[in-house]
Amino acid sequence: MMQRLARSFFQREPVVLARALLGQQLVRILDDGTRLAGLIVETEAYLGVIDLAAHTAGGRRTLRNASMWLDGGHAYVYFTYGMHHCMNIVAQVQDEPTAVLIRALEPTEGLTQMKAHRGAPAKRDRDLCSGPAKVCQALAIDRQFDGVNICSSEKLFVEQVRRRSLPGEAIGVGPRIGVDYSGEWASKPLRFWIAGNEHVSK
DNA sequence: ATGACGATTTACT
DNA sequence: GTAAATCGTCATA
Repeated sequence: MMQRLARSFFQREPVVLARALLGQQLVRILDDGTRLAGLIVETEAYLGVIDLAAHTAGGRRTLRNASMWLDGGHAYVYFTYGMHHCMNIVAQVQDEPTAVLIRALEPTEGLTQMKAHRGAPAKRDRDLCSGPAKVCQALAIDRQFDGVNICSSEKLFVEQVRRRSLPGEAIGVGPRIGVDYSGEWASKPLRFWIAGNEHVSK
């Protein structure tokens, strides 16, 4: 039986957490008991009040981003572009609003159900979870999960696949996607992926 | 009360 | 490569 990651795993600096999450398994249990899971293969770190690309830039604290201010190990799920959800895992501690965006998974369990959730555009397995909104659609994650404690939730959590973070040479690093509005923060190397993995977003 | 804008995806030229 | 889809949220007034 695979072990769930505990609070202390998440209470680290966002860059460290973004790297440590690579290769671990995100699990979603549907109400009918169906188990959906995938290995985390791509992440982005958001550094909090100083990070102009983060929703908490400048200390912004609103109804929408409130859960980013929770303790490490909570989910921050937001709705954007009028149609998409994206999921983050909060890092560090309460009132330190940093987080890691889950950008892509390599599906491992429940692929049939994921395909049903994703619909016609998901022609191949690599179309299922190769982008932050695709992950949420495939795993049926919406604002209902915003603020959920993933250290105790029965429906959404992370399982430990490996005890140590991947070695640096196995991790690709580059600028974050879709944050061109954030000036110099747009080019900082805060996106991480498993080098060579086919399920990373394009 | 109003308007501008997305931590995206998809389809189309 | 470009553009449409689509609406909750927040800043401004």
